[in-house]
Amino acid sequence: MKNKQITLKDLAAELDLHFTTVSKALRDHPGVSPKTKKRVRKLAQEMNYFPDWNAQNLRYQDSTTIGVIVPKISNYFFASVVHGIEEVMYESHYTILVNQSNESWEREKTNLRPMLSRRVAGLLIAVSMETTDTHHLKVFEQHGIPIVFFDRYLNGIKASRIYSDDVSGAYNAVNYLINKGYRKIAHLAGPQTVSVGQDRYKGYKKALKEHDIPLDDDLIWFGGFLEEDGREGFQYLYKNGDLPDAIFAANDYIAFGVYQKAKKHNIRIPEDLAVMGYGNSDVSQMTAPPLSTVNQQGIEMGRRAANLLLEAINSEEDVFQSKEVVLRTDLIVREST
Amino acid sequence: MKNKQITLKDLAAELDLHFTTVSKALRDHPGVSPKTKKRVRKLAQEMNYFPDWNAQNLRYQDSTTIGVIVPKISNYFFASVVHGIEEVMYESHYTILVNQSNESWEREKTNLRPMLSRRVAGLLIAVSMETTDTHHLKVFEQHGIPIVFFDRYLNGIKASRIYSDDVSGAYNAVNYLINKGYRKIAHLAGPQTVSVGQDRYKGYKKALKEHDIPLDDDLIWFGGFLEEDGREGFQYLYKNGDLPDAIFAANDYIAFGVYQKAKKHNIRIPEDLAVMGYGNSDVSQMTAPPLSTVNQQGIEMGRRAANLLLEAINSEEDVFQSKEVVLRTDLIVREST
DNA sequence: ATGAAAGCGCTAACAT
DNA sequence: ATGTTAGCGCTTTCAT
Repeated sequence: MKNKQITLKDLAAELDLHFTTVSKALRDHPGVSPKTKKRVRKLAQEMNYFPDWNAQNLRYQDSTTIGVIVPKISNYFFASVVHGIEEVMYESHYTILVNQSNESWEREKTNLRPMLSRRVAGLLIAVSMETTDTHHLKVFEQHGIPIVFFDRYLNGIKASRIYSDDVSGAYNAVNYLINKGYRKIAHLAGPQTVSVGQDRYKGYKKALKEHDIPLDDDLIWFGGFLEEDGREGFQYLYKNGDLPDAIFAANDYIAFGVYQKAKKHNIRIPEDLAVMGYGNSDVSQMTAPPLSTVNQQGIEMGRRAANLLLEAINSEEDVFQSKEVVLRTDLIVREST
Repeated sequence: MKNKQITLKDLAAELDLHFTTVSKALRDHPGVSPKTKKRVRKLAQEMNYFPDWNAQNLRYQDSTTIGVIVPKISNYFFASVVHGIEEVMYESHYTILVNQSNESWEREKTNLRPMLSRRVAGLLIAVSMETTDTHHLKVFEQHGIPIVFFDRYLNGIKASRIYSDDVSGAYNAVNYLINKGYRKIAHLAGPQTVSVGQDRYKGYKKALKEHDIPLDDDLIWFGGFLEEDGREGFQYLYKNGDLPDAIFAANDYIAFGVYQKAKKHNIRIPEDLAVMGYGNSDVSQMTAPPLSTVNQQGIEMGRRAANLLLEAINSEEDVFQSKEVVLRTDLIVREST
């Protein structure tokens, strides 16, 4: 399909003016007569003229585009974060490029290319599960393009980061279980390659330790963040002989997988088995029984991540002062525990 | 923060070459010696050179950016569609700009501006609830930029569209209820300004009519698409005196609102009240009881919408042949009916 | 008040 | 094999 764009010259030809005069008129330059300005603006409106941002950017050398990379946009939490990001960036007249890494390092890396080429002013990224180092992100540092990590972060690069206090979130969750009388508490842990996986595991261990409950490796299962991981994890614990009193799942999806299997095996929640999730996905209050979980503020995280990035972009300093924001989590007790 | 970009000239200076030679070397032009090519590529790698896409685009006059507008990205269905879009566009080396309209016409309109300025090659849009005409979209037609409507569509503009067959989806759902013996079936309808709201209402009416069940206006409530609409709708029916046998909600979120209220009033689902949702959100299988609903293929819709757009973009025709794709829906019977 | 010229980074046609 | 020139659309500085 042919794409015919309207340029300053088109307007100028129509009005018998030089195109630079048209440019000035449109940007309300002093040295243009009010009458001309009016004529120009009228025609621009009529012909639906929009300045070519590519050309403008080429001139100005300043970008109003920012890149966003999430593992998976259809994940409720990440969708919420993007929601928050979009909101703030919209207000600030930035446009966002969105890509998914699909939890693949390869793809994450590939996604950076068009962003770099488009000269994004900054990058907001929740790294993939496979990403363990910051090698591919060094380019940004080198080119002076600020990065903000959200949810999951990496060390080894100067970048702001925002994440939930998952250690204490997990700690509170497990602590609650212990205080409720559960003793044999299993953990279906997320991947230990990402900070959130590690931190939730840490919180779990911390709570047990504080109550002098010995760590039992048989009660810990490492997997991914999906429902099927929950099903597998359950299966692992189930085959192990006797089920635990309670399961602390590294996220809600895992917990839902446990729900499915429990139902199949006629195990009642919470009577036979308590289940604690993590994330407070919009689903969690609707489940049978409603899932106890830890609330993470997705939209809020997005908003604040966006603001962190804007701060960095607008910073006058040559060496960017990276910040760290830790969001509080809230334990949400429902009927599964 | 200062953003220092590396250009062809930087490379050229370093190598004592003319910058055009560097350009040729990088794009593997025949008339450059292999040795030079090697030197150039090596340095480009080292200095992390990325061609400025703004400049390239200015030259080529062809864009590889497409715009996507959804009402709300944190809505599961729309997030899924975006997921599908991103997948296809990634394969085709397109980059996507994502914006939310927040169901506001004003904001939808405002979002178009940067997209137009960035010379997007096409637009994928699910219009806001407030959007009733295509006035603001005419610019695209005028500039030869193809549009594809997904989920919700508008008439009055030449554009491809893809949506679920909601009339028959709703029809099947209500038909099922009737065959199950329910007779007093209420409908918590979505906004009648959007096609999906209309079509689901149509399907409802059609099913009743076919079974000679008279339409009872007291059983129909018009609201939005949110949980709170479900709560309000329930309240309306509840106050109306006697509850219906069944409720057909225009989407799952509305159904969840009904769940909440029903629980509060100790009304059992489905014994006292059957509930049918729409959308098969990831939540719906987890609820208590699992929600009967109509499956819409979000990711698939995104994929196909993206392909429709690519087709239009790559079409040789001057006048674009718009297409219409209707996606089949599937009734998913769970335990709420 | 308006126009001309230069230049942003890049590519392609045309010299050398 | 390498360099020169022009031009994509735009803005800004400097003439007229």
